[in-house]
Amino acid sequence: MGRLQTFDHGVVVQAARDLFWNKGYDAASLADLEAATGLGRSSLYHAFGSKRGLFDAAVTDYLETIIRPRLSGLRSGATDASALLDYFGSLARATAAQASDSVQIGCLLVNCAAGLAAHDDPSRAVVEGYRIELSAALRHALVSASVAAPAAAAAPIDANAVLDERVRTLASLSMSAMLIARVNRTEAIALLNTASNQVRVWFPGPTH
Amino acid sequence: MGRLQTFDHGVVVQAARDLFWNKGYDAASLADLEAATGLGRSSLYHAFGSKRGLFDAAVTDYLETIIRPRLSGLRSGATDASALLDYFGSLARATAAQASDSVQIGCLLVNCAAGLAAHDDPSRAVVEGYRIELSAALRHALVSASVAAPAAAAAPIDANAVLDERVRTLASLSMSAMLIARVNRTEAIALLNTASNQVRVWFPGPTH
DNA sequence: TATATAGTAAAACGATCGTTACAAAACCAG
DNA sequence: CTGGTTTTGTAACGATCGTTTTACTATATA
Repeated sequence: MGRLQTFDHGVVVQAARDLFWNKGYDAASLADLEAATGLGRSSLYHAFGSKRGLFDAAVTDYLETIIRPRLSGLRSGATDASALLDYFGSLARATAAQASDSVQIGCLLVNCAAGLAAHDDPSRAVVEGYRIELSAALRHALVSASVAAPAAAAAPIDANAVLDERVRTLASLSMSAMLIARVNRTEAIALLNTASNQVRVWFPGPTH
Repeated sequence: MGRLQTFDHGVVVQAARDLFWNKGYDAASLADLEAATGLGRSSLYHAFGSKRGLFDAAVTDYLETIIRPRLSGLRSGATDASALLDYFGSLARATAAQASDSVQIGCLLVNCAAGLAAHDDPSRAVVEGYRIELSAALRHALVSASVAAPAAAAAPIDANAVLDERVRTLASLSMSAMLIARVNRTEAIALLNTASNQVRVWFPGPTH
């Protein structure tokens, strides 16, 4: 054995994550990463191998720290529509609470992936994986809500097709809200509120 | 007077536009632009001043050549829901027709702006202007369709709020389809078809 | 304490970036 | 044909990029 690490691996990754989140992959230079993490190039390269390696660690941390906690409520939350309302409500509140100079605006994947996923297959796979995970979580919450409040009127002709449409609509509102969060924050919040309203239309009841 | 330009200004701008569309702003180097346009640095800088000047010209051309023609059908099209169905249908068909190696995948603004709009106010203004224009066009088409097919059942409690929600839903589906077009093209098409289906639900009738 | 191992610091690397300078070539007006 | 203006070709510029190298320091183990 030799000398021990003097820095906290997780803290460094999160500092880098916020920088990528804020500036994007290309615009975040190694000098910026040194300043943000407090580490020198040597330590960064020794610990992560490359700028891309650090970015990958940042993305992994983002998924585990930011995304999955948000989605967990959809998977294991209440069995009525409140899980969906909580999801969009907390997302809207988080977007509203961010200062305009916050480093965490929008979605790290949306901000960076649009640039990287164009010609980088690994990045594309990460973004697609996120989309699938989001859609699956929304779908789960939607079926839970449907079980709690069975079809309002006539039996749906093709319940599965309706479900697909609803999943896409909600996923679309989530993604586009993240996309324009850095351009027009109030509109991003309005999009998330639109999602909540749509849920209330689908599942009227005493929940709200 | 002196020597005349030997190249077609519009052709050069469109070649640059396709390159930016495909690779993004940062990743499109001047060497790439030389190759794509067939011009040397001298000519490019003489005609456009800088890389950014060429990009701005490309964005302007994109709005006038690609975006506005698409939106014009929403503003001056049929007075029923078919204008909306045409819009999403042609967008879906265009997305489906693109080869996976096409240089025109997704939306130039979505692909580039996510990177630039973060810390560049002019870019942010362009993106926000596009969003406003898209929303206005969708709103116009929605009110036209509503006039043609007056409220199906009971009078809407707040017709304006309903309209806002519908505009946001359709704009969201358009934008998110462009966002993930380079990640999963079939899902992008599915999002656009979801928009069409939603329109059909709102405006049932003999149009379809 | 000796030694091997691992973290840190500093500097320089080669490559690429957007931009500019300079001069030759091409053309219109007189 | 000539003067003046504009376009184009070539080359170099300075800056910045991510990466690598080299040397040095610190610490756990034996």
